[in-house]
Amino acid sequence: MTIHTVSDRPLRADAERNRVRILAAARELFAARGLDVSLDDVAAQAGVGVGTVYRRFADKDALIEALFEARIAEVAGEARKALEADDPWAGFVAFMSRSCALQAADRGLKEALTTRGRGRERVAQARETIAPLAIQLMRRAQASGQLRADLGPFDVPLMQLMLGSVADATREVAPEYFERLLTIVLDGLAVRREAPTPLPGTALDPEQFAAAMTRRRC
Amino acid sequence: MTIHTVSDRPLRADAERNRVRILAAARELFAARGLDVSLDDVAAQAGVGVGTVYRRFADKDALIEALFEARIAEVAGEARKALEADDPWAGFVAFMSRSCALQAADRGLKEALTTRGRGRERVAQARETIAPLAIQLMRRAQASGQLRADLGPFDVPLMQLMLGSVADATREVAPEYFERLLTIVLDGLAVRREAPTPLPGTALDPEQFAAAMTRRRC
DNA sequence: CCTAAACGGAGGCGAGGTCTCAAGTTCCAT
DNA sequence: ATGGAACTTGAGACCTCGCCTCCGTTTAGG
Repeated sequence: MTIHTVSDRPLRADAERNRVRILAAARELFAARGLDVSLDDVAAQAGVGVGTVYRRFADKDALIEALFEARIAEVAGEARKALEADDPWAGFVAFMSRSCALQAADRGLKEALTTRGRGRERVAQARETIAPLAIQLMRRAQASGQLRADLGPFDVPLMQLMLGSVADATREVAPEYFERLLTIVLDGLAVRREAPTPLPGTALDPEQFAAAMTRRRC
Repeated sequence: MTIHTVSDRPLRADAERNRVRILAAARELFAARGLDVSLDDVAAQAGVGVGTVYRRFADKDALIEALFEARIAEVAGEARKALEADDPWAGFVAFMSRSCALQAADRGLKEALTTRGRGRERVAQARETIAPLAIQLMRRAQASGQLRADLGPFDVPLMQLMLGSVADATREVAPEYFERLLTIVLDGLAVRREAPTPLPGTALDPEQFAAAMTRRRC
């Protein structure tokens, strides 16, 4: 039951090769099917026995943490980059857009960001570094008179939750669909605008719609 | 294993009393905790043995159908009522608002509307009567020049899914919160508007926010 | 070539649900 | 009042499904 965390001495060559395979398999499966995939599935995808997975990672949470801590830091990075934009509104829009895109591309990331339970500790902590940055982005855009002033700090994460759920439903069928609804939301957030911003992409066709609604689990 | 559907001859007095109790208990539990509550829980809440539940309803799906067919028809009713409004935009807004409110008040209804699997057949069918009505509402509001013209037919149900997920997260903590985000979305849908519509209600406070994010399951 | 390290995957375990059944109880038509 | 059909019960059979362990076997590499 000895788990070799980082600095324990280099792994044997085959062990290291398998560790990498496991991580890759987990990344792929979590992205496509969410954090609920079983470790048996991950092991199978990695071409390895379950036992091998448990030799490397104490339990499922440890594996999730190993994968998503960095991934969530990436979202935080997007926020910091957005704070450097010259135009506060453009920065805010960029952050909303990028963070939704990341969620649309990776179901596991979406779940790590919006639900508790799975992938505890470090991920939760990392996630909480995003909040202050998002709030700062919001305040800046409000101060410049471009973002509606009555928006509160906690409205932002809920908008992300909301758009994330659309991204979730349409990910497999039309991965960029969420941008349409994001455009609508942003138009609703702008203080002043003449005509509606044209919706990007195309609406779903009947089959895509049916597929999006059918494939949902939760 | 004989299941007495409607016209089988009146139930015995005690049996009828229990049937009503079961339905009431199921309604309450589904509304509060979603369609995943176990029938054991429903039976307990009804003050009845599980066996009694299975005497009345072939299986869980039958119970769900019995409850939600009517409930979904109610949503369709709101759509029809909205079609009679003089102002097309007002009608569209009313429908969006009412249907979100119903979803916010009843988690089971939200699940019946937005996911497949549980509560199959008749519910799915009933749901599909809503779509054409929603589309009609949309077309009418577009024709009057008040709703953005580039909205497609299937954008509407996805907006409902999206707002429903917020309603879901905040239901227990601030049941009317979703109206804020609905207001934003509607502002984004309007062709012309001067200032942003003031957001109704209040933003979440930190505890409410934490609770909303923590309690999520899916 | 020898040994510590790593591997595999059947299966133990527990949670959590659906549904059944045999034994006891209640209603109500006669 | 009474006989018997209808009804009730809830323990538990049974299933699914995921996490994780265990130990006989294989393998890297000094």
